[in-house]
Amino acid sequence: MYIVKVLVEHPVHALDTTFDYLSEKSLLVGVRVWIRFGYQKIIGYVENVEETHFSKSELEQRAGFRYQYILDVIDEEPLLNEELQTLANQLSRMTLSPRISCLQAMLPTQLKPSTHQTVGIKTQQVVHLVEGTYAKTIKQQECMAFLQEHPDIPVKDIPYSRALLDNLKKQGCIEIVEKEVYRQPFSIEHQSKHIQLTTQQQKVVDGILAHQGRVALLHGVTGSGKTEVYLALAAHYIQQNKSVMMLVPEISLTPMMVEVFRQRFGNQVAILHSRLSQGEKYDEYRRIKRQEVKIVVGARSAVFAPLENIGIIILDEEHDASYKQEAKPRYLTSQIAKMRAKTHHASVVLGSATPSLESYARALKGVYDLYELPERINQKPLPQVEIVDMIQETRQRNYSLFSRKMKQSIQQTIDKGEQVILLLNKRGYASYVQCQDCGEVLKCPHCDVTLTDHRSEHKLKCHYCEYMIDYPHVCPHCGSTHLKSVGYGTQKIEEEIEKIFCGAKVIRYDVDTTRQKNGHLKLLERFRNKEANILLGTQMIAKGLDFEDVTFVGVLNADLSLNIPDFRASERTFQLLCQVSGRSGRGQKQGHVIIQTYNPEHYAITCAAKHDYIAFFHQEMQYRRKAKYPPYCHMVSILIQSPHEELIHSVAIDVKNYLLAHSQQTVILGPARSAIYKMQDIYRERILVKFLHSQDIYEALCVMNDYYNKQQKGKVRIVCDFNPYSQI
DNA sequence: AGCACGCCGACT
DNA sequence: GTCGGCGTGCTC
Repeated sequence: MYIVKVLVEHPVHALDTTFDYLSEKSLLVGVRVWIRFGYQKIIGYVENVEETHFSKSELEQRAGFRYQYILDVIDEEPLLNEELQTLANQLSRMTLSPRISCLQAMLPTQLKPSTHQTVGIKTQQVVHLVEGTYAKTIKQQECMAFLQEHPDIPVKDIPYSRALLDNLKKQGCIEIVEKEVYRQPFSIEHQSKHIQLTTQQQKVVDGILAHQGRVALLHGVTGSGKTEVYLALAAHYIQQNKSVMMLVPEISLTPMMVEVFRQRFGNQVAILHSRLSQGEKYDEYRRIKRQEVKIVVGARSAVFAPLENIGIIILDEEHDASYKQEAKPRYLTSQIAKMRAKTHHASVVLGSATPSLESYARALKGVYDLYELPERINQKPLPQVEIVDMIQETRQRNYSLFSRKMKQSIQQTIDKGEQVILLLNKRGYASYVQCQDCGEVLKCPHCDVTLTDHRSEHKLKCHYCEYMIDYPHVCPHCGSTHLKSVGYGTQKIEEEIEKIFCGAKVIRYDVDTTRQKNGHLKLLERFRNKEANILLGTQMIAKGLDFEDVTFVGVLNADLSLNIPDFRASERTFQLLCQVSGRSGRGQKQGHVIIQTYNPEHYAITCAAKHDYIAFFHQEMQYRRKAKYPPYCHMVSILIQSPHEELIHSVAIDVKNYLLAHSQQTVILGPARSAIYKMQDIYRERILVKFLHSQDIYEALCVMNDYYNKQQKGKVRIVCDFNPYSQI
């Protein structure tokens, strides 16, 4: 008899303990099992197995509760190897998340310890030849010869009749077997052409290879050929029979990297990202697990890929916010990458044109090795950037969204037959509905946000919960019929642009138009085919797009991201502007950029216009030092949530007082109402803690987390977020 | 989480 | 009388 300690599938803090079950036979740690849990039949994850010589009733007497037996074992093999099991536990501790939620985050949907499974292994019939047998007829011999030349061909693809095959099978010449197939998410055209590196690139590669086990920060301007460096590094480790992890942000928006690695390394590459179907993800995961691939290219969660013998982990665009997971467990991918690299004695490469302040500061301090690629690979100059002061425009009575310069440049570009990319920062484009008589703005009854006008569906929607209503005919407050949509929607601008500019054809690229599967790729393809000459979009267009004929990029409002109350606002703005500028002039022709702003003197904008990362870095570091923000300290955000408004503030103060009394050398800000105070009928306040050493605050946070999330369940809950990236 | 139990007000 | 709202407690 064995006592099996099991984690249940519900990722809540209250259930973050193991439950004991009995099993007649021994089990491996890390397999999934079916169990009875109260009144439900659910999946559990085995965390420990211990043999016992006591009987069930003896055990029950000692324990004081009734045991249940394991109902069924799901996996033959543990899902995670020892390294990843240990990592799951560390992850749980460092993010204060339930262990099961860590396991779920690390595994593809199909293998998660959770009851909803849909896709499984896909098989197809293939023919195997039997040795030492002879075909009777000419037709049969022909067929056998064909099969010999095409081993493992699926039955349905054989150009001979079913009857012929049946006869061959009866004679024992062939046998038909079920073979697992992998869904092939991309077509492979393997071409392993040798890449010629520039001297500078070669220097970087040599340097990184010479310092195995270190973290390298690769700072290279857009177009400096970081990708070639990654490929060369990958090729080196593959040759050494080690595996390679290539991480990219939001892979679906940057299909380029996938393509490049596929082309270079063929089916040695597995792709993991959110836009794959569940079945495809599952297949790719199994290929990695069985060590059929040497390289994994993927987004954030791919950092948990079950690769063995890792030689190098590369994070491209390391500053990108999508490397931070904003759900439990709230981890930062680079941190996990460094942990895995340590166990594998692997190197880490962080690459970016605009490194995060934290990383660059660490590089200057010598914690990371710094490599620079300051020049574009073909010596092409960076695009020319102009700043337009919108205050001046308003003074001269131009109230349009477009400055005169912007209008002129767009028109000129169109006239030359070239293409334009226009960036409209996200927050500006949501439009809300207001009553023209009483001023009432329609809001979500469950969240502190205005409802957004989705004109095409004649609905108003809340972006934070499921709430949706038909477009109202009358104002719910005064009954007036004068309701009006306010704010610039991308749709509205789209219409306006086609009116203002002659010959303008716009493709709108935002969450609404790219929602369907491969919607974004279709739109980009249309743009590439010149079906439109203006691509209008939100920040999504800033990343990785490469269109030869785009010679002009316009930023309609650079300030929106600057005015967000977040200490990273300047950094984000700078990164966004640099990125979007880089979309201009990628082909032969010189690129041109105009940035419209109400803060033309702001260093985030002036430095971006000059493509001067170093100047921006030093200015921003001064601000961070004065205001004591990372990298001069670490931060943790504590969100206090409760459906009871009367409770929340006093509890938040209690939390703060406890932290004040039980931590050293910390600065505690708040509690303050969160940017969206009520969300889905839950009130939210936030405390920010700045600290230097995590041991000064960690214990106290554990206590608070346990108390509110386990003991005091229901009334008030808290969420701790180390390295917070969003303040919503 | 998901379910039962138990305690209160409303209503055929 | 009893139907059903939700607050509380438990699951090996």
